[in-house]
Amino acid sequence: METIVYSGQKKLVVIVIMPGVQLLDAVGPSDVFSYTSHLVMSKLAFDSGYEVIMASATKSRQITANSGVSITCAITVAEIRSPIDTLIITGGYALTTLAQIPMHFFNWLNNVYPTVRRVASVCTGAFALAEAGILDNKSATTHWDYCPKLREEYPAVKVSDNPFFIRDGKVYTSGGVSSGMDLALALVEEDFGRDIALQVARKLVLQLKRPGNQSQFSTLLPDFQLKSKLIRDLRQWLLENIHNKDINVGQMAEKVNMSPRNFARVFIKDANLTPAKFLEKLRVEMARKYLEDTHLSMEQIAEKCGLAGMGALRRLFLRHLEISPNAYRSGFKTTQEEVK
DNA sequence: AGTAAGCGCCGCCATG
DNA sequence: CTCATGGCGGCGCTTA
Repeated sequence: METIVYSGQKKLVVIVIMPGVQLLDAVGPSDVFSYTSHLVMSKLAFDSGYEVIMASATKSRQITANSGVSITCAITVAEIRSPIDTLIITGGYALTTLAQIPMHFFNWLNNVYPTVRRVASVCTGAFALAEAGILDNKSATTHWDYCPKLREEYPAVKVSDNPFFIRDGKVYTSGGVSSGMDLALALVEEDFGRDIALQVARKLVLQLKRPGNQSQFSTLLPDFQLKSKLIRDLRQWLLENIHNKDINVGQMAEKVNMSPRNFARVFIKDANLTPAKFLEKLRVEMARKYLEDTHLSMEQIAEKCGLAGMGALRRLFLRHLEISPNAYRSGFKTTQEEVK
């Protein structure tokens, strides 16, 4: 077995592929890191950026994906010799029972964990982290359907229903499939800053048209589009209180100790968007996540997103995405869900 | 369908 | 003089 050649300056990103992987979990983040690398190599230094490899969690490099496609990884995890910078654990709907994953993988994960700079899970990849004990006493999330299961089986994990992603120390966990890319973009932002992350998002967004063909990826409102820390904090606060339908611009202004008038001006300058419009977009994005990742009813989703009811949700969707919430959701059914 | 109420936004002007 | 801030009033959009 040969070991991989690793140039040294580049950060090694290892994407761990599980049996039954949802391919998008792996390919999405992979493309984000690869394209970032391509970008910074030409902009910054030839040897900057990432080295991205996919590694199988099993003894064999051959993995059968959830969709039945067979893929061959560059390496198995046990064969990795170079220090890992970023470790990404992918998921898949088949991963909810860990039966297909060999025990030696969890041992490996445990051993390597202290040496990596950061570790992230996509979707049900969180189960692998939990099994290895890495999530004990940490906040985490996973694909929405499996949050209750994670909560039940690993009581030491502080499970959240946040459909985006959560960071706790050097451990990141993300929700549904599309959140994996959001997470990857956030990691890129940590390393290379807002501008690079934004460029990568723009580039990849073009390739990811979504139903409604109006708006594309859910990257209209990540941190890296906001320049001032003040407004980034405000965004965080809004996300945490998105279920509250009584939030108004006055309260937002109060939150950052500004007069409403001045707040609006400052906000627009930063976000290129008025405060109320921004909040509205946040609500739409949140609703999209819930539609994509959960089976909650329209009423429940409206509730979680701080909307007056399913009528409001529907109007908002038609206005923003030119598609009804129901139609939007049916465009996201996976093969798994259709079987149910 | 038409109206009334509420809210957000912005231009304008004043202040520091 | 400018630049940042803030108050006021009217206009327009959304909702009930």
